[in-house]
Amino acid sequence: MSKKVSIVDIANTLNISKTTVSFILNGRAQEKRISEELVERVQKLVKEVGYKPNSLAKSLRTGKSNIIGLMVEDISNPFFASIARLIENRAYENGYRIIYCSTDNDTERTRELISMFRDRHVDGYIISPPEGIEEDVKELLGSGQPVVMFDRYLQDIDTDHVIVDNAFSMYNATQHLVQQGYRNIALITFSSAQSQMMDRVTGYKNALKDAKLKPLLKEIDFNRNEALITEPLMAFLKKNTGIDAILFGTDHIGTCGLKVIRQLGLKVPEDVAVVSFDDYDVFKLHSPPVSAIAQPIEALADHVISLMLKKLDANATPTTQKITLSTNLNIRESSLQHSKAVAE
Amino acid sequence: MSKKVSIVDIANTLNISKTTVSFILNGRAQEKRISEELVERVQKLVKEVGYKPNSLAKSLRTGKSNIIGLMVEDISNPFFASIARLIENRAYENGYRIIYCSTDNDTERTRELISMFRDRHVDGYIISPPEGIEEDVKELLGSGQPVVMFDRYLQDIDTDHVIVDNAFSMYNATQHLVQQGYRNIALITFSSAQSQMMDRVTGYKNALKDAKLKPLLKEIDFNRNEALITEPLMAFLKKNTGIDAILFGTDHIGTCGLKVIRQLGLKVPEDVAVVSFDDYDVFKLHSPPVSAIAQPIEALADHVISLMLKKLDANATPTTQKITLSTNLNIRESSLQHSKAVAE
DNA sequence: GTGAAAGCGCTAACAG
DNA sequence: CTGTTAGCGCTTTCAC
Repeated sequence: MSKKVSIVDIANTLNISKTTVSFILNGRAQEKRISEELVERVQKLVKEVGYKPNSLAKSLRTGKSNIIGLMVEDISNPFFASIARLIENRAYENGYRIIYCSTDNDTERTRELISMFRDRHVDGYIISPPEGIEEDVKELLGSGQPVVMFDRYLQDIDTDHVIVDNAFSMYNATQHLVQQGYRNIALITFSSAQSQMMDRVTGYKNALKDAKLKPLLKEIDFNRNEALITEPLMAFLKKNTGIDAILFGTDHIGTCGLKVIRQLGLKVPEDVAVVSFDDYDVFKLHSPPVSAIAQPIEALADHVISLMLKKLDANATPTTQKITLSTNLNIRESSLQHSKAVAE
Repeated sequence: MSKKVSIVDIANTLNISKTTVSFILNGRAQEKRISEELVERVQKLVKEVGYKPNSLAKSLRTGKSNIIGLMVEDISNPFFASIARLIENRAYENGYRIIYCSTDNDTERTRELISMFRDRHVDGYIISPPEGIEEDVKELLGSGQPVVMFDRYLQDIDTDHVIVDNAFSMYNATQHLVQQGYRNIALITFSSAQSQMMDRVTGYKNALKDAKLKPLLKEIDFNRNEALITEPLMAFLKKNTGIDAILFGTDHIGTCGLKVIRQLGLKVPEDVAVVSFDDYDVFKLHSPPVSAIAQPIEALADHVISLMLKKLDANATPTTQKITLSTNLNIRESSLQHSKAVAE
């Protein structure tokens, strides 16, 4: 109805060839030594009729789309939502658009999504990969597609990635609890073979080993249904009454944990101290405020998109970079030793 | 490298024409009376070489993409993130993919995004529209594009939309505060000419008028930078010390509000009662738990995607539906009158 | 029953 | 400096 103007139309109206128009529109007028005057006439008409090149046809021809596919684990998770947002903005500023999707940590679905992105000729893939997706990523890499992973990485694959120092972060947080005098420190997290989770568990175990304390690890299956998280959590806490401090492996499980703690009527930190991975409003606003390991969200997003833009830049020398950022342990009342507790 | 197989390749390998292959692949073999045997040979080969039609070329030809564009105000906002997630899943189940983007309530950006979606030949548009986008939406509608709005709608445009009963919800929440004995009830919200905001303000004002109380409205400019929200908020609360109850217009402003209240050392609900629009973990976990107007997120998402699918179905009779859902006022301690306060 | 050929809108050799 | 032409990979009319 309105979107009918094509490059041919404007060429015809001006009685020139569409090639010329194409050159002008793609800024190659100088190079092709097209007369200033013609250039202006074309640009004027383009404005007038509101001509917009059909990017689908363009992509079909060039193989480029200026679109980057972003696959997060779950867009409704604050950590991923914030990162996605920042990446989207940075990409936008650089002339790229972002398409996001949630993988749900589902390998099959991720596979389909990758295939959809591929069909759509996205120029690059930013992925927080689920387990079991190695082969597909290898194939992507094999056909020269730019791939950047974040939050976690795949062991056997040599790709760019940006992650945080999960092991050290968790070591540090655990040590903090030890220093505050806690002795029965549990780690509650999602059962997962993903690198970030494994590293967090490792950090926790090492810290306890160094302190000559016994680890108490509870792994819960990931599920979108909150009740299926809170129930086992509740059972665990009821059973292990000796626990005096809990580390939560992610923001989501931390949130669920706080709900359970509240239901059980436990006092924080008097009955049980709490530290969670990831930091967000829920923890800051909680009473008492909850100590949390804050990931550097802005820096993460920045590095991810910079890496991608670099890979997308044909002139840049192809290298693969692995970036590890450090986190920040925000200590709040929830993990202070009771006797030393102070108002924030 | 691996994605090189085209319909021509498979036609050549089998020494038949690409037309035939196309027919078979699109399930028109019967109709075209192509021999069973040929059909099978083609399908076998397709499997073997892992041929996947290039959907870009397909879209270019057919104008269909099986992709729905979803534009939310801000994906990092829990309300929009949850809805996006639900819509994505429902679409996925129905063979559609979702591309999301954040508009940031920026008209110019939204315009670009719409244009990108259009270029990409998305089949439908789901939009939480910013102000000033009327013309663009009209144009979309004019060229027969399916559009469904949610969360708010544009006054002068007749499109399908699904919203909640903002005016009544806010009326109801205000009335609740009145009944609890509060007399100086402020509404703090984003300054916006969007329908949902205007309706919320209307509901608030009407309730106070009915109760013969004076409204106290504070509108804050929307900004992604949190400090630019908390500062004016802080100033407002410091100045108007008579306030005994506050309604917050959205989850985001509610969260900021709680931070400010905490900074000021005000007790909830003793010093000031609180009710917020939107309900999520921050409010549930807050001490005391914060009363909130919960939007029916699942139902919203369901209706939005159903409406869209119906519009996408060529056989369905074109109608425009306006759906208004009701909210749920979850009363918690933050808005109980001090003297009556009870543990939840 | 099957194939040739014309495009969808665009880019880029290659000629002039 | 500008135009001709050949595709990108697919669908679809129209002939055979």
